[in-house]
Parts: sequence; C-alpha cells; structure tokens
Amino acid sequence: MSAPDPEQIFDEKELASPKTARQRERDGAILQAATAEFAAAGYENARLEDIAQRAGVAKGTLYLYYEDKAALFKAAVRSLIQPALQRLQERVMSAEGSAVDLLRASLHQIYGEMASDNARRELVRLLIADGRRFPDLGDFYHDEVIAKGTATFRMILWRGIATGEFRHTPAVDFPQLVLAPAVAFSNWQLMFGDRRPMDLERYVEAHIQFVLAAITAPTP
Amino acid sequence: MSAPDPEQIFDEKELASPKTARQRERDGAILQAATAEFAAAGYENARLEDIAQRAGVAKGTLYLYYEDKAALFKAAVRSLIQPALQRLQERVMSAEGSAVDLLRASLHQIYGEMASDNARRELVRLLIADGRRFPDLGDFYHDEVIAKGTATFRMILWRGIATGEFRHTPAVDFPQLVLAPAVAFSNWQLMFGDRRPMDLERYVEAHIQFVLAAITAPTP
DNA sequence: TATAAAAATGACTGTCAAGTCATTTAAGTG
DNA sequence: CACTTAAATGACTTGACAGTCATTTTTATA
Repeated sequence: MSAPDPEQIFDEKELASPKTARQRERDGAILQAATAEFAAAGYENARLEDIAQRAGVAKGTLYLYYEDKAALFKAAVRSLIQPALQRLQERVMSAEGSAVDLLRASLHQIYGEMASDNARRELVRLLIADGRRFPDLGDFYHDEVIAKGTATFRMILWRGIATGEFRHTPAVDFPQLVLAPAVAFSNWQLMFGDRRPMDLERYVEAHIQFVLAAITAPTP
Repeated sequence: MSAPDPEQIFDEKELASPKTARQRERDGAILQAATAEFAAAGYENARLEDIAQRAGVAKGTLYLYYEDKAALFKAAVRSLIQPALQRLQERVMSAEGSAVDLLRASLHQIYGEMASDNARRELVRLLIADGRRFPDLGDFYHDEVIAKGTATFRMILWRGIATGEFRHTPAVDFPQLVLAPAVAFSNWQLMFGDRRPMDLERYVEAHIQFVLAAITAPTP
C-alpha cells in the first residue's frame, strides 16, 4: 500500500480515505456536476453554487470533498482525461487487418469520439483556456493522452512499414502529422462551432486520402 | 461617407469621431495595453485598472473611449486579427519561383510569425477560451484570416497543378490539410508551452516533407 | 489672460461569488 | 432507543473588481 496510487498523483487532500457508499456516491455526483459546469462555462465563470445544486448538495459540502475550487477543477478535468484513450489502444492492440485499414478505422474512431461526447470535446478548450493556471493538468494530459496516442500511431506506422504498405516517412518521427487534421478540426469546432459548419464526412475522407498519399508505398 | 467603415463593423460606440492628436495617441496606448493584458491573463482575469495603469491613464478614462470591458476586449482582439494575414498574401501574389518553393516559403513564414509575436500567438487562445462569449470575434477571425488564408493556399495548389508539380488531391478542397500541422503545433504550444518542448526545426521540415509527399506529382 | 467647455481623474458604490462556521441533521453504537 | 460522533447545511463574511460621478485639470476661445 506504499506504492503511489495513480488516483493520488494530484495534490488535493481529499476526504480522509475510508469512504462509505453514500460518500462515494456523492463524490461521483459532485465530480459529474463539476465536469458539466466547467465544460459549459470555463473555470472562471463556473459557480460553485451551481455545481452544488446540480449535484444535489449544499455549497459547504463541496468543501468536505475538495480543498477549494481549483482542486475540484483539477479533479474534474482529470476524470475526463483518464478514459480518453483506452478504446483506441484496445483496438490497435487487437488489430488483425492491414495497416491501412487499421489507420482508417483509428482515424474514424477519433472523429467519432469527438462528435459524441460534449464534455470530452470541451476538455481541450479547458486545457487551452486555463492551461497557464493549471500546468500540471496539461502535463498530465500530455503524458496520459498525447504521448500514448502518438506512440500508438507510431506503432501503426511501423506495422505498415513492416508489411510493405507504408514507406518510411517523417511521420514515423512525428505521428502528430497524421493526426494534425483532426486537431485542426477540433479547433475549428471550438472557435466557430456551428456558425461556420464544415462537411465532416468529406473532410474525414479527404484527411485519410491525404495521409495515405503521403505515406503509402508505391505499388509496382 | 455613408458606406460602412470597416473599422466600424463592431458595435462599440466609441468616442464621437473628431479626435485630437492626443486622443488618438491615448486610444492607441489603451488598445496596446489592453492587448497585452488580455493576452497575458485572458478576458476574465484581466483587470481594467491594470490596463489603465499600463496605458498611463486613469480607470475612468477607459470608459471615455470604450463602452465597457467587453467592448475593449473586442477592439483589442480585432486589432490583433487585422494584420495577421497581409504579409503572407503579399508574398503569394508576387511569387515567381516554383509552386514547391512557394509552399515551402509560405509554411516557413507561418511558423516564423508564430515564434515572433507573443500577443499574436495568444490570439488563438483568446478566441478558443472566450469564443463562446464573443462569437462575432470568432466569425470575424474566420472571415478575415481563415477564409482568406485557405483561399491563398488553394491558389498555391492550383498553381502547382497548372505547372505539373502537384497532383489534384483532396487538399484542393480542404487546404486546411496542408496547414493542419501548424495548427497542431500552435495547440501544442498553448497547452504545454515549454514544459514539453518540441524540436521545431525538425518538425517544420517533417511537415513540409509530409505535405509534399502527399501532393507532388510523380516524376517519370 | 479670463472664462467656458471638454477631458481626465480616482475615491466610491454595488454586485457577485468564494470560502467559513455555528447550527442542524443523519449515521453509528452499546 | 439513548447517546455520541460525523456529515451536511446555508446564512454570513470577505475580497475583488466593474462601472460611476463629483471634482480637478487641461484645452480651446474670446
């Protein structure tokens, strides 16, 4: 029990450990409420009273579970970061088809997740908007999502090179290049929302064609 | 004098027009101070008193020039948006060399501008962080920078297709694909700053290689 | 230079939300 | 069930900052 619990990486001193069922339940409700409110309003504009109300709890109760607003924010963002990557990694680990198919499927999955979960989509906004105030969140996101995601895509590329589907391109050193159009789309959404809509179907297909053109080996 | 002055697109009712030299000077100082403070702290955390002090002016004076904090913010952001694109467009208009060289030079220029100007670099952060509260700024940025930048790169692509340097790829429909790695780098900087540094030299070269591999026509 | 008009100032007010704590309510225990 | 201990509450305190306005300073004009 002396190894550092990954849940304890951050320095909020939460409620002393032995939690009853009720406490766990409330903690969950608070986190969920906080996630929703922070994602909707950003750090500064989110009101603790609203979070409390949404969680079905009094404002003072929040302070039994979290040191202060900043600690609650960190916990909320962290809870969004943790599960962000798992399904992608699982898919790649258990992949069977060609590297091209795997790449296609992985990119489609990324766009799919972007479209589905609201709070998850706002995560990047929070990290950019309030990243200067909470650098450890950014670092955590980097190490847990970006670094692992990059490594995962590098694996796909290596696999394709091994099978002769791909050439050895700079994308092996910077898999970010393969993912960049998805990042750009995410930014587009954050900045323009639906006021300047984009044909996502065609964009995704263009993205995949573009990447494949850059990295596939010529077929003789 | 009845055509809408482009300076008046936004709805702040600024000081009634006939400005003395001193007023223009102060207006400039205020805008510059506001730009710096907002870029450094974001909309919520920037304090009007700090802006006033930095501009060498009393707080009340701000209200002689701008309706309220929101109006000042809009004006400040707008002043960052306006000049963002010009040098790029000039370069492309007067280009003489091959399309490949033009593309290289344009991308290098974009990364160069990212590295040089602090406030300019923070512009995207502001647009993402506070974009929901000020959608018209996002729209303005889209129409003045993104749309024109996209069109500019599309021109480069067409030119290359005309000379036989480039193939006809999906990037013609979505020039964002060509720029995406720069956007991704911008996000990287905003989220991780210098805590997770990146070898920009190599990244830029990888970006260019990657893009060229995707769009250049095979040489027979 | 005297006088009127405009611009500038900064002490003040109102508002809003984070964080506290005396009191109330619920959970645990013999 | 009586009683102790812990959890929960929400009215209150505190600090911060946007926006105001009576007063002072500067500029323009006769």
